[in-house]
Amino acid sequence: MATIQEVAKKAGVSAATVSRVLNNRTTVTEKTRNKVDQAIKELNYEPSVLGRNLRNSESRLLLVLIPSISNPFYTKIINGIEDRAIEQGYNILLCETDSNPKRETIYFNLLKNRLADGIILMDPTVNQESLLELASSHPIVQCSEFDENEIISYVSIDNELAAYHAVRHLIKLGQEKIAFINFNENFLYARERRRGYERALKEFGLEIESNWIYNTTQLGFENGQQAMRKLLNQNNRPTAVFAVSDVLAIGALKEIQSSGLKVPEDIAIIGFDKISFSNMTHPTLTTIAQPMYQMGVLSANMLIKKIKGDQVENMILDHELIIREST
Amino acid sequence: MATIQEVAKKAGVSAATVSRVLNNRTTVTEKTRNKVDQAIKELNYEPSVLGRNLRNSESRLLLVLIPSISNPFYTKIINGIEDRAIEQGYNILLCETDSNPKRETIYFNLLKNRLADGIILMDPTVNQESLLELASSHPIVQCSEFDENEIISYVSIDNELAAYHAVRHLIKLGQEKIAFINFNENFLYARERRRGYERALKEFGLEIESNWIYNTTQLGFENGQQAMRKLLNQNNRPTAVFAVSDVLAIGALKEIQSSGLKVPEDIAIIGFDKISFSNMTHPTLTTIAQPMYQMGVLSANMLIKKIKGDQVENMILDHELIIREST
DNA sequence: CACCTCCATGAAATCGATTACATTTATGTT
DNA sequence: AACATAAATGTAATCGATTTCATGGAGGTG
Repeated sequence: MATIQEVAKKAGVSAATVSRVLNNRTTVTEKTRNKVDQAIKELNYEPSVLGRNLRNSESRLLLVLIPSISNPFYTKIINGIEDRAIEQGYNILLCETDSNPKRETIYFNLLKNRLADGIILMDPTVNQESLLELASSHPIVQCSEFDENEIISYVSIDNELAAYHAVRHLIKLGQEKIAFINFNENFLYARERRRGYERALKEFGLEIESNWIYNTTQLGFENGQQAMRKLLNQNNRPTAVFAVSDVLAIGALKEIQSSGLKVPEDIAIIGFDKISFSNMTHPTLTTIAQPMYQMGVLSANMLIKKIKGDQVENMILDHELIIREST
Repeated sequence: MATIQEVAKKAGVSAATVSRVLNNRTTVTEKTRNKVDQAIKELNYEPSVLGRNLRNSESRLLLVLIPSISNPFYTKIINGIEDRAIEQGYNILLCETDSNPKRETIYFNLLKNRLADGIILMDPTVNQESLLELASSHPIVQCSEFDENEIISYVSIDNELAAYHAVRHLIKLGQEKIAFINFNENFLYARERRRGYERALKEFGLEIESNWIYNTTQLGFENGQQAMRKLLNQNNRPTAVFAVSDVLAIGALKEIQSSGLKVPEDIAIIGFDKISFSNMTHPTLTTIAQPMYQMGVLSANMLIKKIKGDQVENMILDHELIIREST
């Protein structure tokens, strides 16, 4: 890798002039500019982000923290973030945290160290304290998950209302025995959706049956299968299931079919997220759609604004009930 | 963010001594070390990766370049890479290239600029020339995809043989009209698997029917559906399908069922990759399993060795035929 | 032609850390 | 006590780029 010094030497100018050419400063003669451009080409020179940042503290890199890349829910959000970021001259780096505080800290430090200009966080933070400290001095935006005391800017949906709509849909179809497959309640969305589930039941005068609520520890298909197996083994079986994620819903669907029951005739299912696979199952899955791509775009927008020092406002986007064959 | 100078001042020592404490040099008194540690804690100091790298050219960061995060094939590989990298004190950053040369260049430059110590590449490189140049001076390992003239180290499987096994499996079940849904042949694996498909047909005396070979432009479920629709609309319909990816196979499966046909009775299907979804379909999907996690682990191993200057050898891993309900 | 202004360019400081080398301090030996 | 030696610490150069300030030269004006 050539350095700015070598380019300067080759072009017969000083490093300062090369830097001016690189940054399109106006005060460079056409002639000098050409000499420098020539030298840059010949040496195949690329400026070092390291040297540049050290001086300027700007890297034009954004970090996107997600708990797990295997969850298809995040892919569209990330597409939205990427499209917008690239449009604005930023690049993104994906960081999988596995919801592990140590990994999270490492990525937080990359921001502190100015290796990145900002973070979009989709993890329910494990270390609340260090997050708040970081957010007080660095640009951070939360997407989907957020801090309930609203210190950090966020883009999300109304999870409680969305869950309420999902369950109301089942109730209006005549369902009265509705189970709920939820995920780890460390996630804000899990807590909120549970509230929505309970609110709908109460509002329509249905009992909340704790045996019908099952929290999985992970978000794999197998976890949905396991949950459903537990529900099917009960004496008083539910006749409908609301799963907090399509992945869990699809696992549940598979389990129901394996046990010889029919969906939606014997048991109706509704999922959440509208992942692309939810349209490939047989029957296709009724679900709640989040505007994932848009959430990504808006998060990126918000973060870039913050980096530039502008004020931003939190956003709650609309969801949509997608009725398909499973209910 | 505190700097090393401020810590030094607070502790009443020089920056050099602080640096020695940070890097566990032996030549520091217990007493001084304590003073420094104390100062570090009080100021909440974290060393800047920027300053450090500029001097040392070491960041302990690895870049992983993938074409698209939405392809579940990559998730397990990435898990393998991550586990091994973390074990060795490295962190990884995921870069989605979208197979876009510009994006690729940006990430290549991060390596040139020493923001990262090495790259694991899973994209069929768009800009061959710049890749080879980069590889001549920086640690790069290719995983799954690789350069056929073997200049760059790689970890992969024998795609031709795997495809041959898949098709042979169908033939042995009595199938004679076998279609092939392939992906963009920019990908080496697509070219190799096609060769395997053709070799199997020839070997068992079956004609290669060009109407039965369909190349998709993307790797979504919809693309599998489209391809299958085309195949079903022909006068001389195939009775079996080999899809180069489970995602395409699942799309094809859905399309067959929508048209009222039965799998495997009317049309048998075999996929490739053994993604977790492939066990959730009805019927479950016969497929070829790649040792994805292990590929990740070995790639990470190989890259770290390269970074340390060790010699490495290319690796071809074994695949496995997973027979399930769809054949 | 003398003087002033303005523009292009260079010299040197700077960012935050590491490290070779120099210097000081402590320890041991006779 | 005097000296040799080893250990601890400080000084200053360094990495690669940017930027402030200084400088030299071109061009304009009276």
